[in-house]
Parts: sequence; structure tokens; C-alpha cells
Amino acid sequence: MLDARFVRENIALLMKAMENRACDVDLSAFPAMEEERLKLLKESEELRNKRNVVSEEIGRLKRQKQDAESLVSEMKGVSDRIKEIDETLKGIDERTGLFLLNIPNMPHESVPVGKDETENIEIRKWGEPRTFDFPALNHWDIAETLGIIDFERGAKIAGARFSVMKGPGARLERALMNFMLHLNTEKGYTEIFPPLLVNRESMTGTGQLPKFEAELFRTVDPEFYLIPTAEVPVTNLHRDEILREDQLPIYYTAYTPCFRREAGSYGKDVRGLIRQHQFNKVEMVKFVKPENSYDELEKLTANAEDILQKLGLPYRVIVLCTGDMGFSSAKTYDIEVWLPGQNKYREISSCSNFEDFQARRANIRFKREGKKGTEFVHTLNGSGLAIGRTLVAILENYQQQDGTIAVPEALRHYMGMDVIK
RNA sequence: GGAGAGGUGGCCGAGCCGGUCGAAGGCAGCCGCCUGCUAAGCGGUUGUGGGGGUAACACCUCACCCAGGGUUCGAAUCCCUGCCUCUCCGCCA
Repeated sequence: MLDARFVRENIALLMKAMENRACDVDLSAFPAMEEERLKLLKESEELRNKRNVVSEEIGRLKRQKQDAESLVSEMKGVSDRIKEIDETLKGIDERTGLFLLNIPNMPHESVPVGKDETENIEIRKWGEPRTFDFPALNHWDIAETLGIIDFERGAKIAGARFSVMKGPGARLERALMNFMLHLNTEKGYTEIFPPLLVNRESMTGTGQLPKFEAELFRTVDPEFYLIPTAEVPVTNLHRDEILREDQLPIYYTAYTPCFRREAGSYGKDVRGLIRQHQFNKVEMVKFVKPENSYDELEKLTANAEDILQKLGLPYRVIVLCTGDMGFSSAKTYDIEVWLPGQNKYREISSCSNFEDFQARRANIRFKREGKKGTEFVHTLNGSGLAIGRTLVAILENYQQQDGTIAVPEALRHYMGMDVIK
């Protein structure tokens, strides 16, 4: 969320930013709405002030057993008027609030302007895509042959976009989770295992709601939302808190299952493990001081890259252009891993700086030593990494002619085997 | 699931037969005094958000005693709803 004051004072700047984002929110009505809101607010407050003063006077008169009837009836009118104004004000507040909640974040100045994913820019590449002297298979073919992923039964017991991991497949999933958590915690991230169902406030805090309701799974009675990423519960850990300066930066890492409706993605990645309603992910989340957040973004991205390097998986890093960035982000790097089965790079991590966008929504502040007042922290997060897609990358990159999979060196300890066969 | 108790400032804890309560007292923190140093002691001070105001402070004002409604001239205090915590019983991994 952006600051109401900022919006009304920088309307032109903002309209340009929204255009770059290919976002169609119409900001033109906002200044007039704000003017009206502030006018009513002032009137309401003045009346309240009057009521406070006179009510005190009434109390004094009554204690002295004097007549206060005329004042009482006058204040009755004042209270009615306040109620009336507040009613109107409440309507405007709701509209303003909803309006602000639906405006995406402002892109950072370093973000390339572009309309969609075709205008993202490659920043760097690591590793050479391996060449095979046999036809490289898709991970679903590899996995089904090895009997380590069962898509059919996944569909039977749950539905499309669900799958069952089995034997070494299940073990590989677990190995990756442990490997990533170990690596991240060694780098100073504190491990968190949060609730997987959260309330509406948490979803609003990180920006999923109110705009993206259709992408979330929800329980009915009582109402909870299933997390689409650990970003939600972990960032909301400090919702409505004021942190001390010396607590920052805070680094968290969390393994969680993630649940996504994938509404509107019909026909996309229908086969295999790439796009599932339920998948596992290890996430990294940071709370930092504003002046450090872009350095922290670079470090965060490097941490995610390190995992791929240790696994020996070729990848590239791209910076998303203004038109392709997520709603809450000010700047995002995507890391794409090489998939021989598809002969292309596919997203495996997304690292973003949200600046104070989420912090303002979730009311996460900090207090500087010796300074008055509070400031919003900056929040960041990145996958480190999406486990399902990492597993896909391993199957496809480490496949061997005989259909077996060489286990990457770094995982052997966790797998207790060198080859999946 | 049944029966009770409760949610007050950074923490503990009064107030809760409505007005003098942004809220006693204690602790912690900060500033100063005292002191050879530390401790003790003394005095002062310390919340958040909005609006206005200032070059910046100061300052003025509104709101906030879990949340949302209601009663009232006036609510931390009374009423209703929700959420959360705790105790006992039952059930369960």
C-alpha cells in the first residue's frame, strides 16, 4: 500500500508509474476524494472538541447541582451531527482504503520499463547447459519410468495438478528441503515453521488480498486462507509491531507447502510437476532498514543462486521489467533454471524488494536509536528454492542414458544414495 | 464439545456503583543532582496514529484502555457481537 498523503501529493508521478506497470487503475478521482475526506475530518474533529469541552462543563454543573439542561440538549444536536458526518466519512474512508489497497507498488528507478515478460532483461548466466548424447527426456517421463512420481493417483485422490511422490522421489523432496534449510540457516537465516492457514489480515498485509482472492484456496467454516507462499505467514510474523533498530536486519527461512488455485492457467504446464496446486518451497524473508534494502536484495538473490550452484544446475538471472512485476514488488529478480527436457530456462526463484509497501499494509515499523517517531521497515523475500521445480531440474539435468538419475554431490549425504534407479 | 475466568501503556498492575483517566502505583528506560567508583538516594522525564502548525523544533487538536457496534450531553468504565488467552470436564493426534 502506498501512503495516502504520498498519493495525493504525487499524483502525476504515480500515474506515470501505473502506466509503466500496464496497470489500469484510474487515479484521477483520488485528489477530490481526499479533499472531501479531509474537510469532513476537520469538521468532525472540531465538533468533537466542542463536545469534549462542554461535556466537562456539564459534569461540573451537575456536581454543583446546577441546571445543565440547555447544554445537554445542545450537545445532543452536536452528537447527532457528528454521527452524521462520521457516517459519510466512514463511506469515504472505506472507498479510499480499498482504492489504496488496490494500487500496486511503485517500481524502483533501476527497473527497466517494459510491457510484458518479453522485455525482461537477462543480467547474468551461470553454468553451461549440458549436452546429451541421447535424447533428453521430460521429467514426467523420467519420473514415471522410475516410478518415483505418480501423477495418475494424485489426480485420483485429489484432482488435476496434484501428484504423489514415492520412494526415492519422496526422499529427494525431503533431501532438498533439508539441504536448503541447512544452507540458509548457515547463512544466518532463522528457521521458521509457520501456520499454513492464515487469516484475512495476513493475506492483506502481504498484498494477496483484496485483489487476488481468486488465486487462493480458502476454508469455509471457520474461514482461513491456505498460504500460497511462506512469505505470507513469515512476513506477518511482525505485523503490528515496532521493532528496535538493533533487531534489524532480521533474516528468516521457512519450509512450507504452498497452495495455489492457478486460476486462469488452464492449458499451461498441464503435464508434470511445474505447475501444481500444492508444492513445497523453502523461502527466505528479510526485514531491513530502508537504506540497506537494495544491498539486501542483491545478497538475497546471491543466496538463492548459491543453492543452484551447489547443486550444479545451470541458471540465469533476469530483472523483471515494470510490466511483468508482481503487485507488491518494487524490484524483482527471477532466477531461471535450465531444463533440458523443455530446452529452456524456467523460473525457480523470485527475489523481490517490496520496500515499505508490505510494511505499510502490515504496519511493521522500527524505531531508530535516539530518534523520535517510527519508520516502516523494508521487507524482502525470495524462494530458496521452489522444491518441486528443483526436483524437476535435477531429474532433467542429471538423467543418464540408462534412465537412472545421478544424485548431485551435495545431496548424496541427504539421500543416502548416489543414483536413483 | 460443555462449564467458568479474563483481555488496560515496554512489562507488572490499579481503576470497572459513567465525568476531575492517556489513565494511580511499581519495574524498566532516559536526563540531571548527589557520590572517590559502583550501588542506594533525590528531582524530572518517557506511547502510537491522524489533522493543523513550524525553516526545523515547539505547540494546538482528534482518536486509541483486544476488535466492531450500541446506550449516553459524556464510556477504559454500562449493553451486544466477534476474536484471543487461561482453568476445569469430555474427546482426540
